[in-house]
Amino acid sequence: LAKRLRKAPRVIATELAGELTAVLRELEGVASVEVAGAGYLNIRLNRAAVAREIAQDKHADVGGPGFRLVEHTSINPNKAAHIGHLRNAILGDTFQRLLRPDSYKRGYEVGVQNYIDNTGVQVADVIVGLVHLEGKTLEGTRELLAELAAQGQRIDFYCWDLYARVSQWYTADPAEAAARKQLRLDTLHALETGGNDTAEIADLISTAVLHRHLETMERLSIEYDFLPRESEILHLHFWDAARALMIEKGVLYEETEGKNKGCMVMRRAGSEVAAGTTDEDAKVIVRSNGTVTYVGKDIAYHLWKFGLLPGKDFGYAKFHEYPTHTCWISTDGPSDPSHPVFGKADAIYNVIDSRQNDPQNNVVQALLGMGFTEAAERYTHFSYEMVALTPRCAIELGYTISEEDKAKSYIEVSGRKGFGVKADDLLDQLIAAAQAEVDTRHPDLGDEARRTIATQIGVGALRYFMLRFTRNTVIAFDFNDALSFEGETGPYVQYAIVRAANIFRKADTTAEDSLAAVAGLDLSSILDSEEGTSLWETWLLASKLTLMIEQCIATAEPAYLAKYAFQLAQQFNNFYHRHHVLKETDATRKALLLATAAVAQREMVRALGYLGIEAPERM
RNA sequence: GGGCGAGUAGCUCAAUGGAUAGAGCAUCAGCCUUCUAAGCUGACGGUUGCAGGUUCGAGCCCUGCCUCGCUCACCA
Repeated sequence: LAKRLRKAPRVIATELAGELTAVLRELEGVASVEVAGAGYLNIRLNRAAVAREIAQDKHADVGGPGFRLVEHTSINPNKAAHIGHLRNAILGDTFQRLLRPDSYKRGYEVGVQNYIDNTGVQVADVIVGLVHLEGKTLEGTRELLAELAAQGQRIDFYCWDLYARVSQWYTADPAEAAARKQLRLDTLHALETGGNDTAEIADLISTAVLHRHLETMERLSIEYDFLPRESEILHLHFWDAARALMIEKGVLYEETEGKNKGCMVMRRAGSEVAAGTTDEDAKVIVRSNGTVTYVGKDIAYHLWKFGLLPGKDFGYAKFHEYPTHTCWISTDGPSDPSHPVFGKADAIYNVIDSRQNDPQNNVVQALLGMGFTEAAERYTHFSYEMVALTPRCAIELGYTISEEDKAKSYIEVSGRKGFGVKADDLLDQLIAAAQAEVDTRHPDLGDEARRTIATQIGVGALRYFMLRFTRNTVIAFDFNDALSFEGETGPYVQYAIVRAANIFRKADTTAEDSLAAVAGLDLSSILDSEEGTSLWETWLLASKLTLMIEQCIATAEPAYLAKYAFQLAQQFNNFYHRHHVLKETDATRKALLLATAAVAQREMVRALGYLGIEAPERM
């Protein structure tokens, strides 16, 4: 009705406003409704009545049935995770927290997967470096891994450097370039075929690096349910089933003429081909040498995700234990019969950066072409822009950059040049900065307690930083911004929560008791007054968390929740400054102030929980 | 050249077609004997890239133009 009111011509709008006013007046908690102009109604609520409901936590249900699947993009298990991976993992993890039924009665069943691209060129490059630059055999690789572990060195950091080194090595000597590129192709081929020393070395390395990735992400409270590997998609012949299905449905056909002669191709969306000519614009799915492209593998994988790939499933093995659940990995060996069901999703969110918009569209196109329109509709590319470095940040890190790059607002990171910021290094810096602050503020606390707080603050700063930007904003990374604990940051919200906790401790009460006390009080005289309006605004804002979550899910945009958490903290700090709770002498007034702090704190803690950020005991 | 995205305060970013375009940072001026200042208050800062159009109303929608980024392989 409100929408119609806005769109309607004036004469009708007046009638609609009357209609809407009548409806609103019937609602519980609505004190008065007045027409305030075209498209506006002034609604006054019965503040005391609504506040009681909020205190009793009668928030709306969100969500519904269904199995959602959030997939994080492939992190190639060939080197350390960097800030780009952090944005991906934090966005995906936060979104799946919103979908899960943890705090709300009706949530979604969610499975979080992380695709492991363990047969691609990136892994191949590291293996080339290991074998041809470092002279490692299979046995030598085992020794290397043992040696690094004994010295407390990290394999993913080792590979970070090696990968940059081998990338330069390919082209360093023009006379050798062709031979070295061939070496790379041979290695890639050996990985795809499997059953040889090269593939075994790659498996050792990528498994070791994968364990490190899970550890890095676990530092940020990010967990996975299943790790499907590309090697299994190949070895279990997912593609054969997909290929048969695509041919049957008529989306895949053999090209007999033109530049794609001898390939199996798929028509692109919107391309029109005149009769009797070849589709030069078609997407190649199977190369003329018979091997399948990435897009083909991706289509097969997504058919499996939706449970549309007949007769094919992964083998499953336990890979990593979290405190509350197991992370499984795919295997082409014997499958552990105790594995949960993965795939068969009703809806999919693919958390992949915006550079993959085109490839993602190919998958949707294939689904549509095969008549799986419902699957195509419930396939969401949760797209986000990359994390780049500011030129100043690049210089700080010791990289030499061109004059042209210096003029830009940001520079894309490059693993091939070893140009970027490692996730663990950044987190270490954040925690160290927080630790220094906590040490000076709380010398009385024990080492363990201070370390815990510093970690919570560091993680809070990092997760909030990655979430405060909307998805289609390129993050120009800068240490000054990321290391800040003031202003619009995670620690700002954490600090507001700690302040509230301090009130309850000093007042010798709890937030729960403060909220329960509201039931027996007459709050209307204070809340309805001019003076009570600022208090009321805190209550109103605090009651909007579920609305925010619904909006975040509908738009697939976690940034709104981050913004909300900050605004609520701002509102609370305002309240904190304006009303000195402990000095209040009037009993009713003090009870209301305590309850206001309690309701704000409750919702701030919840909001941060959804953002994957903990509230420290002290700060 | 095609596709996608962006252009808003000195900087980094917000803003369902709706009321006076908001935050943070930076700068300047204040506030710690207080529920710890990781905080609060105030000031400064805007022709929302340009030009038209639609609308009662446009940062947002439409058309054209300018600038920047990403992308467009039988790579992955």
